[in-house]
Order: sequence, then C-alpha cells, then structure tokens
Amino acid sequence: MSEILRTTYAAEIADAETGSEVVLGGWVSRSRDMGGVIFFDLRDPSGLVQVVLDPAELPVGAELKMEYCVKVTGRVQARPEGTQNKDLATGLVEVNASDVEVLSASDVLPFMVDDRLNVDELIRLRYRYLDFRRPTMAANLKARAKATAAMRRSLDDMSFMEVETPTLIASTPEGARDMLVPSRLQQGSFYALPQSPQIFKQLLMVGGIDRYFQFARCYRDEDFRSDRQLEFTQLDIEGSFWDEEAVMQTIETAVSAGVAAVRGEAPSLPIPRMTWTEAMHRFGSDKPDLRFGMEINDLSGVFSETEFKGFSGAIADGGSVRGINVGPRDFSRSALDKLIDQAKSLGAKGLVWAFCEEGTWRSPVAKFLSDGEKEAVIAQLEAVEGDLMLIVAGPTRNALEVLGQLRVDLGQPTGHEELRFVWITQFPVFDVHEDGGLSPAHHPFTQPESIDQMINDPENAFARAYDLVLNGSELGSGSVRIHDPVVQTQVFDTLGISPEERESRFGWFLEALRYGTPPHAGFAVGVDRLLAILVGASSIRDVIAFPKTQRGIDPLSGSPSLVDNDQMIELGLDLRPEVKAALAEKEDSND
RNA sequence: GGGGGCGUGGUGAAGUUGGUUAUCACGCCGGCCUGUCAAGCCGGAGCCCGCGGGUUCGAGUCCCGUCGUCCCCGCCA
Repeated sequence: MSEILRTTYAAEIADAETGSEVVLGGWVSRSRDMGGVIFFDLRDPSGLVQVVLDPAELPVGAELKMEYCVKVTGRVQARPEGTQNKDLATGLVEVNASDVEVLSASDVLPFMVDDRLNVDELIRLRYRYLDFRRPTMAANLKARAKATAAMRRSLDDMSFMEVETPTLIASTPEGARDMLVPSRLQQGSFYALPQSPQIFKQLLMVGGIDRYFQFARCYRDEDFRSDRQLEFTQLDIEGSFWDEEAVMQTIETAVSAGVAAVRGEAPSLPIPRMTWTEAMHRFGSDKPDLRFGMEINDLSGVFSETEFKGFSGAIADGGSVRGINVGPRDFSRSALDKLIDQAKSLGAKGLVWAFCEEGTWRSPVAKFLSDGEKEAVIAQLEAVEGDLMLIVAGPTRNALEVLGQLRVDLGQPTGHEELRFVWITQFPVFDVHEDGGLSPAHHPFTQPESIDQMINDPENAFARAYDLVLNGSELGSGSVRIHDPVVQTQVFDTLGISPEERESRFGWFLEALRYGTPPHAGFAVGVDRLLAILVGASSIRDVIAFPKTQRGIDPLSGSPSLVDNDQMIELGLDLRPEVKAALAEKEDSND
C-alpha cells in the first residue's frame, strides 16, 4: 500500500497532462454502473472529476456507494469524442482508474449531499459534517476564511497589532443580557462572557498599544434572529490619536480587502456618508437600504391648510405628514387593509393609501382633500399613472419609522450582487424612552459632540458615533471614545448612575482614564453579517460552521446540557425548585 | 413575552368539500446493461401522517393543547 494518499486534486485534472498517473482522495458523489464499465464522480475539496473503472479493477467485495471515502490511482485521459460534459469543469477529461481503494464506507445518508436539493435546516445542523460536503457550505466557509485572512493582512499592513482579550470577564448589567459562567474557585461568583472587548481595548489604548485589532468572539444572551446568534464574531479595532476620519478610512481599507477576497472586486471607495438625521428623514431608518429609492417625502407643506382632520390634527400637534411612492403596484383591497394593520401595529394612527389615476387620487380619503392638495402630492412624490402612494400622519419620528418599515417591506432590492455601503454618522447620544428616561444610543463610552449640549439638552445631543451599513443591514458601529475621566463621569451622571454604582462598576476603568489616556476611537465589524451578505446567504447560520437553533440548541452536540450533580456541588450551585419540578415533569413525559 | 408559517416513508414534496389497501420523485435493497454523467430498464422494502386530547359512523384533512423548527415584534447599551 502506497504511503501517498493523494497527489492531485480533482479540479487539477482539467489541466493535468494526459497519461500522467495521479492519486486522488475523496468521496463517491454519484456512481453509474453500466455493467461492463463503471463511472463515478469523485468529489474532493476542489470539485468533481469523473473516474472510469473496469469492474475487474474493483477489489472483490468492494462497493462504490454514495459518500464512500476512496483513494483512486489512475491515469488522466481525454474523454472520447462525444462524451465530454460541458457542465463539468473537468468535463473534457477523466481518470482511468487502475486501482480504487475504499478507505472508509458510509452508512446510508440522512440526506443527499447535493446542492440542488433542499434539506431541512435542522437535519443539516444535526449532520453538519455532511452539510460541509455540499459545495455551497464549503464555499461559504472558504469565503469566510479568505475574507478574514485578507482583513487580517490588511490590518497587519497598516501596522495594527492583534491582541487577545479575556473571554471570562466581570458582568456589567448594562445593555444586553450577559452569558454567565459560574466560578468554582470563587463559589457564588460568575464570569460573564464579553458582549464586546470594549473596555479592554480602551485599556490597551491607555497602555499605548496604539493600533489594536482582534477577531473577537462576542456573546449576547438575547433572542435569536436570522442575523443574531448567542455567539458571533466581530472584527474589533481601536486606535489612539485618532478621530472618526482615521477610523472610517481604516475600516474602509480592511473591509474592502475582505470584500475583494470574496467577490474578486473591491467596493468603490470612499464609502458615502449620511448623517443619522438625514437617514431617518429620507429612509425612516438608521440602516437604510440604498439599493432602491422609494424615499420618504415631507408632505406637511401641502397640507398646511387642509380640511382633512387626519392630517391637520397631526400637524397641529407638532407632527407632520409623510409619504412614499411605492411605484406601480396592483394591491387588492385586502392587501391594502393588511398594510394599514401593519402600520397600526407599528404605532401609526392610520395609513392613507392612494393610487395615482388620471392625474388625481383613487383613495378612500380622496373626497376629503382638495384637487390642489391631491395634485401637489402627486407632483412631490413624482407619481405617475398606476403608482401607489402611502401616507402617514402623526408624530414625525413615528411617521418616519412606520414608512421606513413599509419601505423595506415593499421595496424590491436588486439582490445581493449589488453592494451598497453607507456610513451613518452623528447618532443621538441618548435614546429617549416614553417615560422620559435616557439610555445611551451607542454605549456610554461614546464622546458627545458637545458636553454642554449633552448636559443641558440631552434629548437633542449628538454623538461622535457612526455605523457602517450594507444593503440595509447594520454591519457594525463605532465611536470616538471619551478619554477624559471627568467627561466620562458626567455621562454616567446624565444616565442616572449613582456615584456609588459608578465607582463599584466602573471605578477601575475611570481610574485608568486618569493616567494620561490618549484620545482614541474605534469600531467593530460584524463578520458573520458581512459574510452572509457577501455570499448571498439569508442567515448568518450559513456562514457559521456550527450555529445554534432559535432556542439556543446545537442539534449536533446537544448543547446546552444538564450537568452532573457533582459538578453543581463543586460550583456551589443548585437549581431553583420550580426548575427542578419542570425538569422532572419533562423527564416523566419522556418515559 | 407576543404574532405568523411549517411539521406526511431516509430526504424533498402531493394529498381536492373529512370517506375504502396514503401518492410521487430521489435515496435504499435485488437484478440487467461497456460511455454514462441528477444514467436507463425490471422487481422490491419502507410512512398509519410530530405528540396528546376532542368533534365525527369515519380525520393526514376540522377543533384545542403541546413539542420542534423557521420568520418577525419585543429584546439586542
């Protein structure tokens, strides 16, 4: 038996010299036994190649069934005239086998390894290792590796240093729910898994590690979405003596290298910018999808004198009337009713729809409006015959958000081939809650544009924060950080954090800021989201090797799992009675 | 926590207003075939319809509950 398990990959056979001997290793994709001759497609990580075999060459008892792992020794030959397969990259050649060795048999498969067939995702995850043999998944993981390698190279070229920060850290009850790990040595205490390396990277700046980056695994114990998992990867970056320009240029360079590695073509730089205020007014969203128009218009001027109570009331209350032109759409009455219901569920009092017909409106509210008003709306929305117009009146912020959501739902993006990046800048410092409470719109280490404004008029204060948006998806965010402990203290105060709480939770960090902290700024790019968009996946699960289901379960390994009582004792833990009872009940129903 | 979709042999699907042995394709098993390539041909096995309860003479089909999965809202500083 030869020591050589493989000399050549399948894809290389296309260019291999006719007559040369090769040794291939891979899996039987499909076999076609013609009686006097056997063909099979051998798949390895590079692709497929056809192997021709005289049945006499097959060892007695050996079989070539799907997904058997085989070693093939043979000679490269051109396919006979008329038998070439133009659908196959290696379709002009084949390997005439002198020996086929079954290295490893396969049980009957739970699903066929074939990209053309749909397979339930739960089964794919249960047998993820077979899923990897499907060319699409293999290509996704490869794209991810290529992109991260390119970004790492790019950052290295720019003299950034990769530093690993701890994943067992102290819990900070701000923001998302922490994933917790019980401590054995300090019973009763818990580590938190980091939601981001935020504080640690700022400490690196204090320490003079000028240019830092890290592909950081981050954890947030919140509910799942197609673009959210408990654990995810961020390309985390921070630099000292930086302002937002330096950050954005660096991110553009690194991300663009990642895009080029996958797409073969870098996006055109610089990435356009838009303030948060502009994004909200034009698109009703802080992550606008720029692959299509359908922008929001302010129609308040048109209706300043209107008799229609639905509009005049909103304007009188300090709100406004906003509208979008959905374009030529043929909506049934029930479909329009659904849109109205949706608008209401988003907080709108109502939704006015109108079709542009013969220069005027076909709409339930047409009779309440003057001809001049209807024509002016048509003009402002640039509507033409057959276009559907949607109008929302109310508090401006709400009207914008409702239309922004409808815009995304009704818009028809051009597909994932087109990449529309945009920077969103100048975010508000705080989100204002209905009860008047404030929470940081970004995180509490973000530098306000003006301290005075933040203290005296926090609701209208803007921050030196910016998001990177791609095709309507938030790819990441960053900010210029606070490097002055006095300012940082003021922000905590404005958030209503008491001095005692501030000292106990952030005292060590505030102390660090007192030792000559350089101005610094940074960013974090969501690697999973970036890759999902680049490969055209509808979920980040398709670019994560071993993702979890919506309920946080790994169908393959069975995590999370109960642990032995001994382990619990070592940790000084016990389950709450109601949890024990629920587990016992579940146990019973399983029996 | 809430709203919605889905759950039929190993896989993907069909199943008409509830009505006799639940359909198809791929896969699987056996056989034939020297140029196939999502091979073809012949034969065969395999599902009582996620689970529980109910309505009915009768349920995959209707109702309730439950579990799983996916999408969305909340949540994600």
